[in-house]
Amino acid sequence: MEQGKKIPDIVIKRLPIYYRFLTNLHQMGISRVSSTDLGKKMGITSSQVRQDFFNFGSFGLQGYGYDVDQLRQEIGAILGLDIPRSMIIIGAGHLGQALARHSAFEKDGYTVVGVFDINPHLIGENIRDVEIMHVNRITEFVSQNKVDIAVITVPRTYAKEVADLVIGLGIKGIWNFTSVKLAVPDDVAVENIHLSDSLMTLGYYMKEMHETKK
Amino acid sequence: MEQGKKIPDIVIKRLPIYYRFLTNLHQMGISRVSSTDLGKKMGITSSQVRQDFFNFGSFGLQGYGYDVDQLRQEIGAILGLDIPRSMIIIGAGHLGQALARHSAFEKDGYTVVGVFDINPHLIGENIRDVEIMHVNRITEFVSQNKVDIAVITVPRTYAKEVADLVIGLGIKGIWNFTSVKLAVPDDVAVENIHLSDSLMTLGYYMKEMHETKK
DNA sequence: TAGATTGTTAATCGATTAACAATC
DNA sequence: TAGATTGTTAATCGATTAACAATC
Repeated sequence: MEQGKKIPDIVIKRLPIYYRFLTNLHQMGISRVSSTDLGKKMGITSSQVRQDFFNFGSFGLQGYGYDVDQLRQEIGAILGLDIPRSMIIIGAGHLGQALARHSAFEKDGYTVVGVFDINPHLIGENIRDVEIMHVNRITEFVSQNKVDIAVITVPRTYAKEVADLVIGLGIKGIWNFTSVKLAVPDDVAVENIHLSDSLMTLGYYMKEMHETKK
Repeated sequence: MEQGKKIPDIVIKRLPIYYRFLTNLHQMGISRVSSTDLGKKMGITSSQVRQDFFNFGSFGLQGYGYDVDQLRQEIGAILGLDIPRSMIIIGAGHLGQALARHSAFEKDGYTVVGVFDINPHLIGENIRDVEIMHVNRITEFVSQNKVDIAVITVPRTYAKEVADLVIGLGIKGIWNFTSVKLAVPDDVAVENIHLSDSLMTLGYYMKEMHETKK
């Protein structure tokens, strides 16, 4: 165990992947796995698997490997999946609505508790149990409800404004779907989903493959 | 210029970010930028900016910096944005529909030309100009239309099946929104959007900040 | 010309891989 | 016990940063 040292971002990014593969194994009824097997499934070396876990402690048994369910729970705990998180979605456009309807996040402890927009046609509509409210009610809502995460799915021109608003209300987590780089204080975490970036990367590799092909 | 050498994935991932920031500068009417300024905006060092570009050639002018518009176009060309790409979306659930309606991809040259599902309630409906068709018409559609990219937004249980289908039809690019790791031949490019992974990462950093705070 | 900033090589830093003693 | 596989240190590899000559 190496406590105190800052764990590299790249290791953190792999934790959900481990969690995902362990969940699969668990669902397949497999109860035991070695770093070699897990690495093979994930396309990384067994060394990397063990080195990654080593950052957090020791979860295995020499000569045996890892108990799938136990390891899964350990990683879940590191990720904080045991802490329930409530989210508000700001921007009830197509993407915002799709996320609000995407029930899969709930099994990891993330629940949508509010959806906000400025479009009068949308306000009052319901998405699953949640009513779409006007953005000018966010302050009131956050003061009356526990809100951990703000999901920002507004057009890019409003992104900064919305981020500043929710930061001002004390929200410490932002899931940013706009292409804007948000400047946030040290105690606010931001995760970005840059759809266009991902698509452009795909385009690059397609072009590359085509050119490499003789 | 370093031709022949394989350019690191991490550099490729930064190209769309450069492109995005250069587009911003361009829209703000700024015509010239130095590696220092661009790096500061993006939160990286000027060395990294120059080193990244060095992989592809030389786009600047000593003592001056870079012409924003020219550099933007160069990077766009490296990314292949000048090549129009057509996409089909498989899985017209909330996420699939949201992506089909997300017109922003078009300005980068990516157009949705077909949407497929198996739900009879959806088939025949229109999303922008595109009709939702039954999945069993994909083969026919792909034989009659140029399709570059398959966007997979089906439930995870169908992911492999759909991927194999489109690969069999000769599609060389997959934009995968399922949490399944797809096994594809060498000449097929895959880009993943793992929403849950991103959310879990956010959760980790929120927890981390909370604990670090004294 | 003098000042600025690139392109490019070299140095440093950090992440991945290898190796192996510990031990189940 | 013998075999397997971890935890952990050391070696290697690759990416980032620093430095500076070239040159606009």
